[in-house]
Amino acid sequence: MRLTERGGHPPHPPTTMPRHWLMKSEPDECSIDDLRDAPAGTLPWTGVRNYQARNFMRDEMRLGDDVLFYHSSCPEPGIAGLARIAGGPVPDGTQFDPASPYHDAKSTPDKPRWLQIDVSFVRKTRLLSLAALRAAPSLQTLRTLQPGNRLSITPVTDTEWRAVLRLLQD
DNA sequence: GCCAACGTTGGC
DNA sequence: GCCAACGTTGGC
Repeated sequence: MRLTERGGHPPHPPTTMPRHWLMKSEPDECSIDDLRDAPAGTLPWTGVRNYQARNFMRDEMRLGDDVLFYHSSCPEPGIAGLARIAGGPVPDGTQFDPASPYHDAKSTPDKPRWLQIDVSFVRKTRLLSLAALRAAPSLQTLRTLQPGNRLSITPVTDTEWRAVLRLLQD
């Protein structure tokens, strides 16, 4: 699909620089290996049921944006790889599926409530653990490290992005 | 609009 | 499994 074909919202102005995001996934459900092994290394990011996270997809995420792929709710939480936004947003199909754990009876195809985007594998990294992230002076501002933060999608500043890449080189 | 009850997240 | 933090729901 082309971004200009999305219903309901005007197209975003083109941007020169990709933005950066951190996206959490439970490796039991979808790990960085699962993403790598998916057809064309691409999977739809479904099941987001938080309005703030949805609004990031709807209003701010762009094709080509960089993604820190974070493993959560697992023995070794942390950044496990890099990915990229590869499509969308489009209505999240799981909301209309009564058999899906993400089914939302209050959402209709006429007025879909939830969105999905496509995420493409870029590369695996060594695991940059949550403890290592917390220990890095350059990452104290990282949104996902702030107390009480539970968002599955959070913006990452250019400075934070570069700091993560640098840590991954060590 | 208030707010108590409930559900979810996610590290530990 | 525990529990703190936070979002959502729904009665009033």
